[in-house]
Amino acid sequence: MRAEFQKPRGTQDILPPMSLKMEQMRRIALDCAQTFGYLPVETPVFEQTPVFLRVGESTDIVQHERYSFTDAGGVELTLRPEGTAAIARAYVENGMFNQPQPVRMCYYGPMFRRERPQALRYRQHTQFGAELYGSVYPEADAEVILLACAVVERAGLPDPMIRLNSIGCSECRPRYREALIRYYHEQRNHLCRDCQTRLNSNPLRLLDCKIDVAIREQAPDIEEFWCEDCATHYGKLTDLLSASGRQVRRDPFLVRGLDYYTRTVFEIGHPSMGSQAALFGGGRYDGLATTLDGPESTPAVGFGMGIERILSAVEQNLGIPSVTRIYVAHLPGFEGPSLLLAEQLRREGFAAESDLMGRSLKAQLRDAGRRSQIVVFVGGHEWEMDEVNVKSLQDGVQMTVKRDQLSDLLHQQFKINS
RNA sequence: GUGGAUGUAGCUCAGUUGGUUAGAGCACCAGGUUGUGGCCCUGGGGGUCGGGGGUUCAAGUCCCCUCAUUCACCCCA
Repeated sequence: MRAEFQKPRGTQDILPPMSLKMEQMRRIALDCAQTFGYLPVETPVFEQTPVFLRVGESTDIVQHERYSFTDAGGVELTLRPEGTAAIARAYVENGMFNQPQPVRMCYYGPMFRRERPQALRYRQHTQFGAELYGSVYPEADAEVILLACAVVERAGLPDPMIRLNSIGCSECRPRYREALIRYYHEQRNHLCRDCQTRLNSNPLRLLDCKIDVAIREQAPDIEEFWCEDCATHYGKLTDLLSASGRQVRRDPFLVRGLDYYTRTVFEIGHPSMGSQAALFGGGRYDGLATTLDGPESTPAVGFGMGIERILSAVEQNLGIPSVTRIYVAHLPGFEGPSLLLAEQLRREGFAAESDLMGRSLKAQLRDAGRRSQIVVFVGGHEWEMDEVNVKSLQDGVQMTVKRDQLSDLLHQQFKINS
């Protein structure tokens, strides 16, 4: 293992069969989204840096974890750390607020954050997400969350668990924030070092701390501070989700790391992963598009889901579509005809390949055994009579057919769908 | 950014108190006679022991640095 060139830290080469599972996961997510009417949108993998700065000044992922560079023209650019800001920018820039609302979109692609790598935490990771623009109603939140659950289920994790909270709106959150600061201020001598700084920088995150759990138990609950609209919104949302048969639980300590959220925040987890483990999450961000010079009121809800993470939870039971592969083996001197027969089969829609390594027939069979299910033999006296032998590697059954009946035989005898 | 662990063939790992040409299993390749796999047998290729420096007559084995991986924080997907 003396690779002179190695991949950048925190990145990964995704090889088969993992690459196939990734591909399958992508299909599941995108298909599922489309059944909900969420159509794929692709944005650049990099944006002008201010797009991200504007959206999350106090979040770590834009503060310390940016992959930024200045291009030859002096423009400040940043590799996207998440999808929501870019979609918001695209929504505004393309005047999508003039389309019939709501606008349902989804995205899938690589995201970049310069953090310390760890299992299931990479500097480049893949994220799938959905965004719903234009609706302020709790039904919108519900739809997005149901989509999130549907994707998880379709991927093979039954009964996802929804953890839900509302962090209020511009009217009620400041009041809560004050109360929270007041409470924690009294306790400040008992707080861990991180929490002492959080007290000033991002008080809501105090609730997230895993050390000072005892202190937060006594902390004021935002529920008591919700304004009427927020309370109604949250109430309707929980009712809808419960009525849909989903497992929902309020988590008063759930606040999420990005600071553009308003009202609804949620995380999807799974009972099998322990109560803490969240697979991914999302929420509502009614002010986001406006921040990027969008119209005054542009409500939005969405979620982002890390593909590598969800895949690790689902990998074993994720089936990948199987194809019956045909191996065209050749007798000595028939390499050419063998390649051409494979090509003919492919044109007829089969998955076929031939030997490119100059192997002996015996070696070809061995090779076929690990990559194919069917072998077609090219050469010998059969070939002179326009015939080929076809052998199933599963049961060893072999038969001879006229070449022009090969594809019929493959279809009928061997039940291969091309 | 902080703290801990690890790094020997493609993979999983052995390598005694530092001592001659660094091993195994799996995988890969070729044979076991003349046109057919999966088992078995035989043989083969493949490692500057992550990289660099140091100690020593001598280092895969000790020390330092570095890179990478991994775990726990931070944060998050």
